[in-house]
Amino acid sequence: MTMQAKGPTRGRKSEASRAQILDAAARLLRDQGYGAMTLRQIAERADIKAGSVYYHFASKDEILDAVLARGLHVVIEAVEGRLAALPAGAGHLERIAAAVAAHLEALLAHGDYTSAGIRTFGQVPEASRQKDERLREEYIALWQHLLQQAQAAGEIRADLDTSVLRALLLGSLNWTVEWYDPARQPVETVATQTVDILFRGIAAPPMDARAKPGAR
Amino acid sequence: MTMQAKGPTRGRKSEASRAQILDAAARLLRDQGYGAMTLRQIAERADIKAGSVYYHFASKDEILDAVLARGLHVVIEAVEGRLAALPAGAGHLERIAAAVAAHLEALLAHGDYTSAGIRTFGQVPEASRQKDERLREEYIALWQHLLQQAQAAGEIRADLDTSVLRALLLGSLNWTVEWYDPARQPVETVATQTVDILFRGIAAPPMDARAKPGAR
DNA sequence: CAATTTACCTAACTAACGTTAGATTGAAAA
DNA sequence: TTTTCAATCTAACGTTAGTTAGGTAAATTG
Repeated sequence: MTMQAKGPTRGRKSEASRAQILDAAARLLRDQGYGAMTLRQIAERADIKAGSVYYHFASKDEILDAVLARGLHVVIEAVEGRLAALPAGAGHLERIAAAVAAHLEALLAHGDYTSAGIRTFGQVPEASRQKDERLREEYIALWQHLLQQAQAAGEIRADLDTSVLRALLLGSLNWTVEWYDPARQPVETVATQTVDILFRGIAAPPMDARAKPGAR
Repeated sequence: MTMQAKGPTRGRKSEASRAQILDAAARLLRDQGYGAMTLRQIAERADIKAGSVYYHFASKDEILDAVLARGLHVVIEAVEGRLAALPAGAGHLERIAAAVAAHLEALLAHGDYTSAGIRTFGQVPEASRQKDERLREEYIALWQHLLQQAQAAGEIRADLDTSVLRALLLGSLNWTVEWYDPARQPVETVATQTVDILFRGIAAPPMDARAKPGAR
């Protein structure tokens, strides 16, 4: 009577299997897409038989939903956490730089889940897509505010359309899952260069501005 | 005897059906991914029966290859054509701007084919992926040269890693297929803004630089 | 120890897949 | 008119998909 009624008692073994199933599904989803990912493949990688998957999940779609939700959550929490940890007096550009770094780091650290979501969003059944649409919209709104406030404060140029800017920026960030190779450079380097290009642009400064060094 | 031996005579009807099959396949590939795209769906949209598809293509993979190749070709040819049409004395930044615009315009004008390739590259069978890998590599090399020469000429900053820059740039361009809405703004506007942000960055110029107007 | 429950397996079902062989149609060629 | 052939259909083949029902070993509970 000490234990409350909260459904079947799931032990540590179950959690481990569940994790293995999700890991396998995330990888397969990333590499093959939703339609080509089979429960038998998932089961094989999780070291169980296909039928046993249904002890942990009610359907293939439920596995999909879990993978997508985790890929989204991990990035959102990283960015929100990083922003919250910033000193109160942080400038707007500083906040944007922190958000870029956090987004990139979370994205590439949990590559299978995040890139599964990025690649297959748009190819997934309507029902699954709508499930975390609100979360996704909130995340987009977060970036939108970040940019708008920076613009209102005069820290980014007034002539930019922040909607287009946000889309371009998030695009270049999300696309890193397609080319980033941890053996070539640490994530931090990519983040630093991205912010640098984003803030200052790629064009070399004109001659007369180049003479005075160390403006920073 | 007036006709040479060159296999079965394919008429206009056949070409029309072939085009319908490819259009349907491109859209389905984009929306569902390779594994979920079925020949019966393709056939239905092309207004024929599933078995008849095999009169035009030997296999599902062959359809896939045709869609992917077309998506790639259309972009490459647009960019190379635009660059070739540039006056001989065009500056490096001017060349980059032209390439960005051409890439974006081709990408978004042939949305189904290009975004099918972008979304499903990496989820497609090895054999199909390798088929136009050389073309893809050549296209990447084109951009790499474009950026490197601009850097060598001193038109883009010397402290940038052109490999990372190229990846980030192509990422933000390719991602436009996920968010671009022709009802909101013309492609040219997006291209212009992308180039503007790319060259000058988003940060507002410092106060002392803002006084002198019309530096261009 | 007996009873229960967890976590899995086995074996099967139906549905749908890519693919194929053999008719069938309609228009052009002879 | 007869022949021919491009273009399609019909009907099926073997395979594999997601899913389910019923069984089982091991651990937990009483």
